[in-house]
This record gives sequence, C-alpha cells and structure tokens, in this order.
Amino acid sequence: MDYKDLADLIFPDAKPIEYYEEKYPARDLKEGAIVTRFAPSPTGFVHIGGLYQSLIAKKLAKQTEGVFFLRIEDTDQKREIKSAVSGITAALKQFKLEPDEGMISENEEKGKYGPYKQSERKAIYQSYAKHLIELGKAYPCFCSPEELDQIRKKQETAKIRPGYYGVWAKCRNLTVEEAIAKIKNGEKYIIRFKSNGREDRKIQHHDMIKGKVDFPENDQDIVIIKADGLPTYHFAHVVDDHLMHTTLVIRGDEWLSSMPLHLQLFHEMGFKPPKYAHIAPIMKNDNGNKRKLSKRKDPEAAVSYYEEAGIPEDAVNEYLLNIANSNFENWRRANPDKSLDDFTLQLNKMSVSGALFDMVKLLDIGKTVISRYTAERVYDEALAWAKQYDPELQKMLEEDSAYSLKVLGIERGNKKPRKDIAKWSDLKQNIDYMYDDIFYSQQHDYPYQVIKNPEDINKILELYIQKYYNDADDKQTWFDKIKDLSGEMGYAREVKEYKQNPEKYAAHVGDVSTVLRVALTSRTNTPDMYEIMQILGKDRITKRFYAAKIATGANTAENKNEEDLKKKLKK
RNA sequence: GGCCCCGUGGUCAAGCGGUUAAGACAUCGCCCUUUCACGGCGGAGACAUGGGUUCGAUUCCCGUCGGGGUCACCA
Repeated sequence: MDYKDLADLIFPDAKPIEYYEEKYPARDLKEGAIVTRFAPSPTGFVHIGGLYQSLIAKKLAKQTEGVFFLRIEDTDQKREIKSAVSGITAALKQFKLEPDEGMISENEEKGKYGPYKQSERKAIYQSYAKHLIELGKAYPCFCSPEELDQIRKKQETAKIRPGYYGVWAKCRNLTVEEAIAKIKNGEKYIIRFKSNGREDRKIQHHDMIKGKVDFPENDQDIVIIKADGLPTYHFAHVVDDHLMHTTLVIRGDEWLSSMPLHLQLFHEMGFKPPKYAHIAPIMKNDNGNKRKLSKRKDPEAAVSYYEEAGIPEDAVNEYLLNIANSNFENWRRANPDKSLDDFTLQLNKMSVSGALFDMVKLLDIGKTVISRYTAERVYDEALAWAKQYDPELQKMLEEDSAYSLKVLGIERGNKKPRKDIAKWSDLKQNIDYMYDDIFYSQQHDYPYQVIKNPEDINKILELYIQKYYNDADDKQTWFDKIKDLSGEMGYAREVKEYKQNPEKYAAHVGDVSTVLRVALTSRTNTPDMYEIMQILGKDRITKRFYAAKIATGANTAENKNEEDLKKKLKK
C-alpha cells in the first residue's frame, strides 16, 4: 500500500487537480496588470481596515488594468453570521469600491474563477489536499484536541517552542498501513501538511511594503483540512490565490509571520507564489498605548459608524488615501477638483507601521470635501442621509426643496467657501434657524452682546425695518444702510472710527449688526447676514423682529401692547 | 517567553551620510472682517537612548528601552 491508496481512502471522490488547473486558466491581461482581492470573513462587521485594504486593492488593480475581486472566507462555520456578505458588498458599493469580480450580493457572484465563497469550494480544496497526500506531503492526524492540549502544556512547562512539529508530530510518522487501519477503524482525523522546513534555517522574503524580512523556516505540520472537511485559512489562501491567479496579496500585517508557511506551501505544491503587501493596521490611542482599532471597543472601527454620522464617503476615502500615501495631501491641494481615481497610489510609499486613527483630521477633510460640493449635491447627500437617520432634517429639507437649496447655497461656490459642515449630522443645527417652523417652536434667549438695552434694541429694529431695509438693495447698499442706522443711533459708522476714539461712541456698526443678527436668528454667529436676509425676505424679517421684541419685553411706545405684537406675529 | 516588525513635534508624516530637519491636522498670536467660518502671515513644538563606523550621523552597525504583531481543527 502507498500514499495513493491512503489518498483514495480519504478522498475517494476528489477530482484530479488537473481538472481545476484547466478549468481556471491564466488570465489574459496585459503585462504588469495586478490581480488582487479583498478576502474578508463574514463576521457581520465591516471594519474600517477592510475598507482601507479594499481601497488600496481596487486602486492598484485599476491603475494597472488588472482585476480586483471579492472572495468570502467563510471556512469557520462557528463564526459565520447570516447576511454578512451583503453587508460587505453593500459597504464596498457605498464607498465606490465594487469588485470587478467575485461576490456582488449575499448569494450572487460574477467572474469565471468562482465560486468566490470558500464554503462552496470544498471539493476543490479536497482535490488539492488529496494531491498532497499522494505526494506524501500531507497526512492524516488522529490526535484529538485534548491530546494537542496536553502536548502544548508539556512544551510550555519544558519551555520549548510549542506546536506540532518534529518529535511532537506523532502522526507524521505513522505508516500508510497504520493510517489506513485507523481510518477504517473509524478514528477521527484531520489532514496536516508535512513540513520539511527547519527552524534553524532562515528564509528571506521581500514584502512590497515592509521590504526585506527574515524568518526562520516553517517546521510546523499545520492543519490544512479540518474535521468538518473545510480547509484552514492557510490552505485555502494558497489554493484559491493560485487558482484565481492572484498576483498581489494585500492583507493586514498580522499575517506577516505566516509568510514562511505560505511560501513553503506554494513551493511544495508547485505553484508560483503571488507578491505580498502587508499593510499596517490602523491604530487607536488607548490611554497612551497604541492598539489596533477594535471592533469591540471602538465604534469608529465599524464602517457603519461613518455612515451613521453622515461623514461623506469621499471624506473617508480621502482620509484613508492620506494614511496610505502621505503625498496624497499635496496632490489634492494641487488638484482640488480631480477625481480620486486620478491619484496614483504607490505601495512603496506606504508606512510600515500603523497610523493612529485621527478623527479630527478626518472631520477636517470632511469639511473641505463638503465645502466643494454644490448646493444640489449637499441637498441630495444630506437628504439621503436624513432619510435614514434624521426624520426631522428630512422633513426640513423636503418640505420646500427650492427653499432648502437656497439655504444650502449660502456662501457656497465662492472662492473661499464656508467650511462649517464636516458631516451630515452637523447640518441640522447649522441651518435650522432658517426654518420658521423650527425657529418659532424653540425657546430663544437672544444673546445680545454690546448693545443690550431693550430700548436701544427695539429702536434699532424698528428703524431698520421701517426706514432702512429693502429687499432690492445690493450688498453694498444694504450694508451702507446699516452704517446709516448706526449713525442715526449715535454709534460709530465704522469699526475703525470706533477703535480710534472708543470713548466717543457707545457702540459701532458691528454691534448694530450683531443686534440685527441676534434678533433675526437668536445666534451671535451666522453666515453672511445679507444672504440670510435675502432668503428670508422683508415679511419674515419683520416677523422675527416682532418675536425678538416680545422676548426683550421692552416698553417702547410702539409695543406697549404685547398682545398686539403677538397678533402681528400670528399673521 | 520564542520569533518578527517598528521608533522624526500632540497626530499623520517628508527625509535615504553634510538640510536653518519640509508639509498637513491640532494648538497659540496677529491680519482680513458686521459675527462665525474661510483665507493670509507668524509662533511654539521632534530625530527614544547608549555605544560604535565616519572628517561628519536623524540617516549605517550593535546593545538598551519603548511600541506593535504572532505563536489554534479563527481568520
């Protein structure tokens, strides 16, 4: 009896590997095209790091006219979560990172190198495992988890390197006859790779990001097929990336230390290994310690966090690109209007160590990104967000979309656009005072500053609305009139004039503006008041002044009668 | 603990044997300005540490310290 008999006994129905080698021929791509992938396990949580990897993968594939595909690594059935795949495909779609090939929804896929879900590739892995057994490079192991545990404990107490290797690999030296007898006897087993590596020898590997890395050879007889018949990550990776003709594996650097194993596997199976790019994880500062962004502790680790907060996808992508290649920032400044697709990403410019996640910076990018949007785009994106997360904002925006567009257009499209919205969840409080329903339903405290005497305030408001304000005025005229009003009140017409002779005046034109602004919006800070007034129009301005007067409770001749004012307000 | 990777301002980072050690975010001040935001100008702020090598080290080598990763029938 020989290896072939053993292999046939274990995998009687497995096809010869030639079948698959023919079924998945080399890809017809131009020289230098990168075939790469995102290969997450469906745990029901899309990590920002996964997005980062996908962004890099997709960009590189695109830049080289290669292929970016999505493969689902669901070989651990214990961890599997329902509809996690659609979560992943939806996230990629949302961030404009759709794969060229692979899974495109929970159960649909496209491309000729599938199936793209590992659980559906069981027969393929078994063929290759069988092949390895036939070559004497893999063997059944009958050790139970309990036995393995004992071995490990022994090794630990003896302070020797733990693992299944050398003399510890009991089943490695079973004869074919012994193995066959055990199997026929119904003993449970898994399949292990028979390593010919030596721990005292070094291998050198060139990683596309980390550069030269030295490791001892792998001498562990790792499991390749588990008790449930599915492969372990290592084996699936090698088989899949060979068959799918991956040229570049981009993955987190937690995999760096299994490099020797993977290279060995590729070599022993007679496959050409892909290139590897191990990217540093995004970190978080936790009380002075750096650690990986954790799905359990850090809400910002989840891609859904950004969606819920309403941070534009573009901002997240730009931030991530920024971490990936620091020259992105310069490029962006030089090309503010170009598409992200026009930026050329370079792997060798990626940092070898993990960057601390910087929410402040992300938000800053968010502000810049949104400041470049047109009012229409702000409207569309904010509305889409509001529909999901903020019904009140949705109502505001939808009730009179033409009006909302005007509001969103304040100081937009200028050379120096406003940058006061970093995320859609900021928007409501930014513009709600422009909506009468909301404005009048709120309690306001009218924080007047320098001029706070009710009589002065009321006089300013009365004079302004009766004598000075005109919807038809252009901005210069409008402001000149506020100066005129300041003069009539005995204040300085110019701030400079006031500053030169502060003792001469009680206030200046800026203070008068503040009175108008506060009466109008109940805020001290707003965007350009001229634009606000233009949008509001004289009637609504007048009404707001009535409301302000009631709030100040002053007894001037005209509004002795508060009831009268309220009546006016109702009109 | 073994093995591997990494260590430039608060953060992200240029730099690759000779630099006044870029830039961005954050921070502080000034200017612009009817407020805020924007914008402009300026300030403060860094090569973990000890030894080498060298005419000269942030750059190269070794040690120390610090951080991270990995040692599963999880990926």
